Amino acid sequence: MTVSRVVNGGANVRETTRVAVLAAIEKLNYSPNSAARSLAAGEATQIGLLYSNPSAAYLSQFLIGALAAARKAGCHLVLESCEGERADEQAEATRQFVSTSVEGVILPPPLSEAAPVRAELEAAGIPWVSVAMGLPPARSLNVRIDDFAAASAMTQHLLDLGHRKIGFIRGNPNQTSSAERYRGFVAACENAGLDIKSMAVEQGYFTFRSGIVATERLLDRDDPPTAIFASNDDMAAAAVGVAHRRGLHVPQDLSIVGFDDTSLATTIWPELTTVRQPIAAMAESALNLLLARLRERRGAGGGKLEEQVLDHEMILRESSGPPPGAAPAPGKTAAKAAKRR
Amino acid sequence: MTVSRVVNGGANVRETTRVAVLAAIEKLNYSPNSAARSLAAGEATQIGLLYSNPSAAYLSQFLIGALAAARKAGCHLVLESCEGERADEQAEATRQFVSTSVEGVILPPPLSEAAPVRAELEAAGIPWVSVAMGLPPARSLNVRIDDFAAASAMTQHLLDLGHRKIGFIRGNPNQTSSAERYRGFVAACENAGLDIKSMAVEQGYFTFRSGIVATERLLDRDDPPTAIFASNDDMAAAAVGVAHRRGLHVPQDLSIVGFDDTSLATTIWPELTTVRQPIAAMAESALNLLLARLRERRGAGGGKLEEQVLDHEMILRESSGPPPGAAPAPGKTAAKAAKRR
DNA sequence: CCGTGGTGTGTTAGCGGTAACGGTGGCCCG
DNA sequence: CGGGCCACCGTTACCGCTAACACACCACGG
Repeated sequence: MTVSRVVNGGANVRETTRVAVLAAIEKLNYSPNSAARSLAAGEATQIGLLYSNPSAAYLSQFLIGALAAARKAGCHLVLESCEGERADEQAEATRQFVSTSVEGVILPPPLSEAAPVRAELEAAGIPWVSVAMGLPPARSLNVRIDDFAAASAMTQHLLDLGHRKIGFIRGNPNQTSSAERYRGFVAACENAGLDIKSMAVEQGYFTFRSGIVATERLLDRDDPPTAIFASNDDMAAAAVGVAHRRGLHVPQDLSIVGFDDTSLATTIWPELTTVRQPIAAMAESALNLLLARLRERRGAGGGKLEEQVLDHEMILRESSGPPPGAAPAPGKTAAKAAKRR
Repeated sequence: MTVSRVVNGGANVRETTRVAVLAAIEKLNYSPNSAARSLAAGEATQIGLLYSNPSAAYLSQFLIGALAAARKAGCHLVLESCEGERADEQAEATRQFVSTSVEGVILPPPLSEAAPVRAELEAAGIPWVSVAMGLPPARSLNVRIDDFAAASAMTQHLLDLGHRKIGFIRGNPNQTSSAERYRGFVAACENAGLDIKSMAVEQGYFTFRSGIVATERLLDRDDPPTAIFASNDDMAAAAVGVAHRRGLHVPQDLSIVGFDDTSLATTIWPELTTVRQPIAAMAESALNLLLARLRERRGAGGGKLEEQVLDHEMILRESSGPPPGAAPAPGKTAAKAAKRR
């Protein structure tokens, strides 16, 4: 029992015994049996994770983070895919969870905003945590980054390089993060005294395909932009492809930046300047938030942490540079500041 | 107890009681508590999964499969990444597992062939299962597809389309699957009465970058190939990129096919004709094989299944077509047979 | 008629932890 | 100086399941 108290950081253990126990643990190479623990404690053992077809890179990072947290907590992750866009498909996939008695559900994007899913969970009384929503509703469990600030910083980066005409490719309109990123872009432009009307904005849907179409439109304009800021890496990669097909060099003729820092960003050439989301950490946070809520529900009370905003990071790589005909050597020299990877 | 027997398919239960129990289970919406189960059965609870930087798409699929199997078996997956190529880094990462007392380890490629890892596990007496080796050593636990047959079939597809000069980009030479795929390519060519010397072969390393270099070399030849068979999708995607930069249309001017069917294959444009590996199923098989081995070790005896070869599948998409100047309408018409996705 | 050997089912004793409660001492207070 | 309170640690009784065994029952052969 005392060992249990030490391991779980329980109160009322003398310092001397505590170190003695820890020493013994070390010597015996003891590690607690998670099965026994969760059996005895009657804790949540099944946590659902409903995923839709996000980028594979996103999903793998997310799973890594969620798995690490799940193992620490001794609970199992139950995966369920929900590829469908239709409300009934989403509801059906969610019901799957309800029937297999998962005790809480994690919703990575884009499902974090899927109304049918949330309605179904609400009805079943199963708590959930949304991940990476741009603008989560109040009093909901959620983990995210500051999309507004991130998009704003990225725009500032392009402005600092000397770009004045920037093309922006928006994300899927039914995800609030799209709107937040756009808001960040607009704010940075206006902050620099530029009229948003002088910028080129096209609608995209976070897919590679939509990125192709949007980029074609941007480059077909009479006064094409010297830089393109796509709302995610897939669309940025598409933009690079289109640029190449048109014989434009990136970044000499056209700068292209993305968002998310998925593996696609470093797979293509040139590697993308982008914003990194700490995906694995977000997944861990999400699971912990959910477990805390479940504990609280079970009567333990405890802190009422509901929202967690993690830090993003600007990742400067080779796809962004000064606009053509800019001051110094027109090419690879400038803006090699910050973190290059 | 009788319930336990029914649930676990135990022997010596009368048929009438069996259905009665099942009915009760259904009515009560009962589901066994996996924590209690693994506690009582004293089964393996921690299975390691040592991954290196495979394509993110591969990893996510793999994790999905492994997780599903792990949950069914009631065991936890312990992830550990091992990005390093150096022997000591790999040994170190492996020792991490030994110290945290995982009971078995799953090795997806390319770590399935990493000698330091295997040596370390051997020394610690921890069983492991290799996934997707091309030519696994005898008496080792492994799950794979028939790389030889798959590569051979893909080559045949190109030959059937009319290609006579095919460029082949080999995979990383320290993975046996590279050699097997190459062997399959050679066999199909020779089988068609073509001299392998008339084909163009370049060395690649399964990376996008290496694919660019290899493709440049192939296309710089005096007599460039009309089709390129890359040993994985990343290199095929690179080939598509190079082709586009050179103003070549895929597949009208150049057919390009890959291997693996990772998400990259459908992300880029045109979508890649490739060979699908049932990644999730392979992960499931791997875990089950490992658990069977552990049970057997624990004295239960049982079947001695050691190797499992799963089916691959040819996926025909838009990146392959007849060579330029071929018989019918030079382009999209031919070879729309088989499964198009 | 009684062993003997199945076949089906119930009993017992854990698996390795933790909640809840029961003891100890020591300290302070009345 | 006795009682109350607290800090500290040990006991007990489970958590939900399964291995191992005990038991009833039947068929069969000698």
